[in-house]
Amino acid sequence: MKQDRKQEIINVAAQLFKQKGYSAVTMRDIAQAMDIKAASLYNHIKSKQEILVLIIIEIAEEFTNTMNQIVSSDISSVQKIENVIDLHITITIRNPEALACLNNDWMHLENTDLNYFIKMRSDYEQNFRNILKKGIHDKEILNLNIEVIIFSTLSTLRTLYLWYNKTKSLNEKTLKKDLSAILLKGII
Amino acid sequence: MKQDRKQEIINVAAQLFKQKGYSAVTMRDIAQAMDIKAASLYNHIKSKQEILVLIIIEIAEEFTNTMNQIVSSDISSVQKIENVIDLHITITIRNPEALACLNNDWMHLENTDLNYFIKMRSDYEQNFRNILKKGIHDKEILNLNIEVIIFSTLSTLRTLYLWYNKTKSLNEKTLKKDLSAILLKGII
DNA sequence: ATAATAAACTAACAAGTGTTAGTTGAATTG
DNA sequence: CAATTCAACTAACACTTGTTAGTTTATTAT
Repeated sequence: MKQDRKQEIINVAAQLFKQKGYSAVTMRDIAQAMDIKAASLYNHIKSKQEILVLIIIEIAEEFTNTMNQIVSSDISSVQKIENVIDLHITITIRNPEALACLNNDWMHLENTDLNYFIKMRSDYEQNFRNILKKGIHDKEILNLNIEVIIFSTLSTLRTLYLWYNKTKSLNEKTLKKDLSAILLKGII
Repeated sequence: MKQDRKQEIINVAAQLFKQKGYSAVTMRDIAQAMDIKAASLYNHIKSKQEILVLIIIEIAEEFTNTMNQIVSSDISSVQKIENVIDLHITITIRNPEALACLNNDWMHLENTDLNYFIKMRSDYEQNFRNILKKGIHDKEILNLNIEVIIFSTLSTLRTLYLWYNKTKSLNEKTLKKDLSAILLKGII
């Protein structure tokens, strides 16, 4: 099936992009990893750029959609934050390569794809900010500088792909519990 | 002075590397940003690779040296962690471009430089791990999964360069206080 | 069996890459 | 003033880049 081969290209590319970054990976690198010639890739994909778009945008939309569900759900602010933590862990474990790519190579998207991504990312952060604001207002969350909270929490969640292999001894459920505990209640 | 011009190249390059990554920045890009031709850069530097080495290794050594001082100082484990947080914030504020480069482009170092960097990084993490171990043993720190603590704390500190501009309203002292509080005591 | 399609191939392209050689004018030093 | 050094330049190199064109081979559908 044509679609299978295309997905295979995307998976191989994502793995290479994770290792060296989009710009340092050549079409010949991707081809070699699949034991074919670079030109053959073009039977399945339109361009190198298309590979990047397919890796990043799908994941970004999944974050966006799930965040929208969380925001509009009828639960406490702390529970919403726990759901956001869940979301990052789940997606990262399922596809760490795509996460690496999204984090490191989004700036190599072009034109409308780049704008679309940036819009999704800033909306995502705004939604998280609003959750925290309500949580602080309702005294569920400590009244600390809100940007520092967003920054410290999201950087941990966004770079989980770097660490997931090292903490693999933990299963997904334990990681969610322990990471939630640390992010919410600290370490002392 | 020759050294000034060399440093200027390094600074301009670091800024471009931060934006697009080492591989996506060409010698012509760097030259253009300085209003000279690419060939002229070679009056001052040996190669593109040398620029990368100079940006990364100096900062890495500063982290290594200061961490060694912290480890061997006669203070509590929590105070040591606070000093590590201080270290990251201080260096990031002084040179966010180099920090971005160190975080994103270290894998493009070559041969002995790459090995040297990897060694310093793993020693650094081991030192941090040992601080936490003693802290847990002395009941200063909660007995949580140690790898998750290392991961969540270091990812926040290492990606501070991404956020520093947005939290610029905060001065350095306040950032240190608030970030320490969040990392140590959580947000609820 | 024949025709059509899928997916690989070879060969080549135009543009861009890091880098070197040799040159030139300005600034500095004796 | 003469000699030297500095730091820019032009021109070019060998190689790599993403991509296209045209072809071949194996599989699938009629």
